[in-house]
Amino acid sequence: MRIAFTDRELDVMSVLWDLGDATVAEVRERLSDKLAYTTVLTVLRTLEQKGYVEHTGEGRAHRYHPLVQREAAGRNALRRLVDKVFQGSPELLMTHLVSDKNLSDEELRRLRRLLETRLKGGAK
Amino acid sequence: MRIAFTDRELDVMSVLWDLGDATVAEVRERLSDKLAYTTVLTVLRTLEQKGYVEHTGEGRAHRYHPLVQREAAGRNALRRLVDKVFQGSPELLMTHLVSDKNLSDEELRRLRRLLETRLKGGAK
DNA sequence: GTATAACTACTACAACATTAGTAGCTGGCG
DNA sequence: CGCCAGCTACTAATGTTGTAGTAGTTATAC
Repeated sequence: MRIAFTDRELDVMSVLWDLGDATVAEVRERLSDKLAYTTVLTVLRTLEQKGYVEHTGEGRAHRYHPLVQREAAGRNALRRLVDKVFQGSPELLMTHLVSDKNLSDEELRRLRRLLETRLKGGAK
Repeated sequence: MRIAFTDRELDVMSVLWDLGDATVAEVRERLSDKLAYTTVLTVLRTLEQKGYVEHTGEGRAHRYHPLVQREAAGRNALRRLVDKVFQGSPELLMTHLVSDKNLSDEELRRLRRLLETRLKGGAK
């Protein structure tokens, strides 16, 4: 299944992922751009139409639940990125990530630890 | 500057990055979807309009040159991905990447070496 | 019970993306 | 010289995204 969000859809999904689930008002309030109530609703409806979220009734309102997990979306986006931009080489991507000035030594050390675990702990 | 390609634009840029530069026909021939000649031309023209490529004359044809480097595009896309999907944590992204079954031990080791270099060699 | 604030349904519309057709130019082959 | 293949310019139809207004419903506060 192809998972692909537009920019705005991603903003909304991100809130949903953070909160677990949310009403229109809750999503709206957490978006950095101040959008009209109806705009947020519309985005949620298109997301629902595409099968990325579903809603349950909650009193008069609807509560939206993500159907696609952050992890799945991430994996997907990452794959596309690696394919198209990094010539199919995850390594190349990682190189960029690692050479990013914004990464602290502390973070780098944690990453190394991560790699160690993966290398020792047998692939899964 | 905001660098963002649509799906199709990225397909085309990817060819341009691979070849260094290319004519419409060359791009067309290398795309996995078989598109009309004029379609490819149109995409290249919009890319030009957005300032991502430029063209020089070559006989009767145009030769298109990327103005945005693969690296810049990658950095940009990566940043967006990290922000929106991986909650601003490059580490989280890396975790996913590292736990990807497709990475061989050999690749993992190379990554570790990369990290070492970065940790030792002082940040830059 | 009725007013009201919050909420959904429906509609709209401009901008952009995607694909491609048609017309018209041009350089080289015969 | 004249034709043709290949190329660009212009045009266009169709779909998607992004934003929001209006109308109508309903829970609840009084």
